[in-house]
Amino acid sequence: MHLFWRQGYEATSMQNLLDTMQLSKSSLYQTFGSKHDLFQQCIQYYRSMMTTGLKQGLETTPSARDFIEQAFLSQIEKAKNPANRIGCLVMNTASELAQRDADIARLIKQGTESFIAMFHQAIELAQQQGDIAPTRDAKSLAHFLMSSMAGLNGMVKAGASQAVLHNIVKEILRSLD
Amino acid sequence: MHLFWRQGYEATSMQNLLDTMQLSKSSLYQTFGSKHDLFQQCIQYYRSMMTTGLKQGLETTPSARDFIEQAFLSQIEKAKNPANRIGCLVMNTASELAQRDADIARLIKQGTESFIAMFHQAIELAQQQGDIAPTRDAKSLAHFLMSSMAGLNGMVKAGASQAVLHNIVKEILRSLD
DNA sequence: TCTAATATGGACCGAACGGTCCATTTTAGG
DNA sequence: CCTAAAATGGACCGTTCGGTCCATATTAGA
Repeated sequence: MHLFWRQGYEATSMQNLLDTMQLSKSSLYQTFGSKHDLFQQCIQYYRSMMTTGLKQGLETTPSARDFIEQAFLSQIEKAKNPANRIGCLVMNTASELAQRDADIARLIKQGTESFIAMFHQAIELAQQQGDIAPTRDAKSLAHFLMSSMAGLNGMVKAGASQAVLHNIVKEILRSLD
Repeated sequence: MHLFWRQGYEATSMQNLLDTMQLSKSSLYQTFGSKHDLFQQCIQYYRSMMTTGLKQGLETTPSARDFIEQAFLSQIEKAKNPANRIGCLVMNTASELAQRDADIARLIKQGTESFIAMFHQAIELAQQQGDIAPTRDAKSLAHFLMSSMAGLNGMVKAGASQAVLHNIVKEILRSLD
């Protein structure tokens, strides 16, 4: 999964996978079917990994708004290490494959909807906690935050400086006021 | 350029390029050097094409804020046609290659900086015209709009519905208030 | 018209691609 | 211990990859 995440689908060769997984070719094909099948399983695993992680984070953070802010600020922190400038597997794949692979497109759709649902939940919670105005449309804000996170990850990959990233997050979080 | 734009670098084969350009292999190599060289020239051409187009648009639009709003709204309109869901060549390339190709990374950096400069100019103009509060940090807003545009393009590629895209743009434009 | 430079088609290159197959080894249940 | 099932290494497959090379065809200047 990390190989696909870092390098993308096409740029990751079977040999690359075999070396990293320390598996023989026959084992990999017998266990996962094909490169394409394996990739799909990686995306599903990534999605479940992220959603359970985020769900836990949201439950353990007292303030839902803090949780949202932390989600963005942690991206900046992560980006300090070049090895972590790998974006999001779902959005990376959307960029690379979604327009020419219907199976992948379906998984991407599920992935983004899961993430949007997490944001939505956090926003509604923050509204209950009085940290986001109840007049704001939670659905609309959730879509916006999803897009903003995608954009932020894109800027990280494009090599934006820490100063630029901080500006971006500052303006994103400002729009929650 | 459109092939690379639509399919990405790796997914575009030399044969693919030869067929589309209606050129023989020897001609292409003699004229453009290599696939990698050709790709770099495409990125530079894309950048100059976009910046001159945007510059013209900004000069001919009476309200700079309208120009900015139109830039985002036109993305939604374009996304109605699946054939146009190809994002931005610069950001696509940032996602695919920037982390493992220093030459490309440099071009990407130049590209994003050009786009940010366009946004910056538009914002300052809108501030002069009284359509954006002069208290807002133009640089910061420009970085935010660049990231927002990248995110919006990402969501388009991920297959977001028109309703979702409208929500996103609504919130982006709201943050100019 | 002759000639020198340029453009072109196509054969060819080694390497890497994803994928299949089978003989052998390892594992586990009775 | 025996046997059946599962895991494994590695040879092998056809195809495609980006790139080179050269003989031929086309062009343009003198």
